[in-house]
Amino acid sequence: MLYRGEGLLRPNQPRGQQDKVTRLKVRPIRKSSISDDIVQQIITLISNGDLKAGQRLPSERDLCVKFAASRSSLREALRCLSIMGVLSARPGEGTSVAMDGSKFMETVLHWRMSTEQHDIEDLMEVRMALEGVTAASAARNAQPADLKKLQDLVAKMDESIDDAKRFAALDLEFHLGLARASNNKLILDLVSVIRGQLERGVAKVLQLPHAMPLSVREHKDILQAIVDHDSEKARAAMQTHLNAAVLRHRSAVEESLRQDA
Amino acid sequence: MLYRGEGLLRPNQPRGQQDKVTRLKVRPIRKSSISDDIVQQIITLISNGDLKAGQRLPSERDLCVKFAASRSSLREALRCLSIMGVLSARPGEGTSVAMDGSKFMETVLHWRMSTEQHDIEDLMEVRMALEGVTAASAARNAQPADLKKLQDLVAKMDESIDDAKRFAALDLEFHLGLARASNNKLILDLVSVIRGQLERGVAKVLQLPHAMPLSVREHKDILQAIVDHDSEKARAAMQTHLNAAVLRHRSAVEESLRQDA
DNA sequence: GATTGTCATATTGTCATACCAATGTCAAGC
DNA sequence: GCTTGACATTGGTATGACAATATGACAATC
Repeated sequence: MLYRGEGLLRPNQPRGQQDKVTRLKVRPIRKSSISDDIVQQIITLISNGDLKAGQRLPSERDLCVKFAASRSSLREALRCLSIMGVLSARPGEGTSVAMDGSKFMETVLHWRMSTEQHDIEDLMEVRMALEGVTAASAARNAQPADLKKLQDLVAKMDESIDDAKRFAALDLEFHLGLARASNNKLILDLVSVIRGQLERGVAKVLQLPHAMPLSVREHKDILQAIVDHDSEKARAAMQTHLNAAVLRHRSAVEESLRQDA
Repeated sequence: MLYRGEGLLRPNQPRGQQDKVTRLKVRPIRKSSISDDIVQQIITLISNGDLKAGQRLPSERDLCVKFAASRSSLREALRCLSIMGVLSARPGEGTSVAMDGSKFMETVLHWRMSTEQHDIEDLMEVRMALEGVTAASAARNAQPADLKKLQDLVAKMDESIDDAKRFAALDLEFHLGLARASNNKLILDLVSVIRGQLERGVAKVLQLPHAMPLSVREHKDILQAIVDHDSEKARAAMQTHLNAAVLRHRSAVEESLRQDA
């Protein structure tokens, strides 16, 4: 990637020559860096099963020899994989393939949402789509033990309408519980990360009068639909709940704007 | 991350001492690595808007001074961000914030799929949820120009039922077009990335007899609902389409199993 | 006058080396 | 037996050097 495609075509060149060059259809030179290459190789090894979760890699000094690269370049690759949560490294202990791949997705979505400004309403829209699925799925598959746990959570929420922090924690547990029950790890990843991004807003919304009692009511509706094994009703109840949450969020924003003015 | 919390409590220590230590309530030392820290800082800078897309960063030597870190540590951070596609670095030119954030999600999901086996059906479930939203949204908001484009695409698909590769490209454009029209960047990200992961499978499925004609039929149904501005029907048609695609995929898998046997 | 070659300079990419810090091992000592 | 401490191994950090690449200025060439 040392030359850019655009480099061949200067915008101020006369039209005729530009077309000539365009017709040549040369492909830009791309030279991947060593660390890039090492990263790809390691990913491939994991993908092939040559490296399994928890397995230890050779020491950095040994890997230098195997890859025929300097320790700097090798480390840039390993550090990248460590930071992203694919590998896990400790002094004295060595480097190994991370056991929990979800940390990776977490990091990634966190970055993505940080570097790209995603609207809160965008996030909520995705939540509505995904959690509609989790609620419906729970209504179809929930076992008595699952139902008991959800009922406990809602009961505790009912007791916590004077403790916003505790309420938020219970609310989170409720939604993640449903996502977990969906048996779809990608959904669980996405829901938990999006929820993490919304965390600050949640606390603010709960400050609104009646927010928590209303929220309890909505959660009870979702739960009832799940108990009744009515998946369509569960989906609808979840979407009603999240929709109401969006509206509450708007009110909270307006409220804080009024206070600023 | 040089100390682990567990390090204070050895599992083979006698019970009494364990309790003593537990009562001490010391907080575990957490020392994040320098490169980790730098990465976080840069992400935050981008998040805050202090660093905008395309903007150049100071040179590595300058950054060393600002961060008060060695070039090794700094480079490990920059390299990580480069490999992930957040930054873009060239010798002689410098390092800048990447213009195209989508490369990032691409890399990431590629890794994720490589290191963790995600069920194709999990991906399709998420697609159904998200693309249900995009179809409904398109039915509500599509302008005449958008409709024309979608109609063109479906028409071309109809002409390409003997060219699986072209067909797949048109199909992709159709779905991404809807996602783009949803005006929800997160949905666009997720849909395009998931679709990218499914790409191989798509080609295989289209080899099945009648797969492409059926697919055209389903796309026409979606399009018709959008033209009619019937969002519920559009959502249903999209889900029917993706559901059918899942079933076709299963057939394709069974087919290839039969051939192996 | 336009193209081409050359050089100085700034920058990232790579390498080698040294030292620090955390951990595991194991023998010595109580 | 348990602790203690020396030692080796390993990842983490720092530094200096050189190579490879991009850019602009300027001379050389046609």
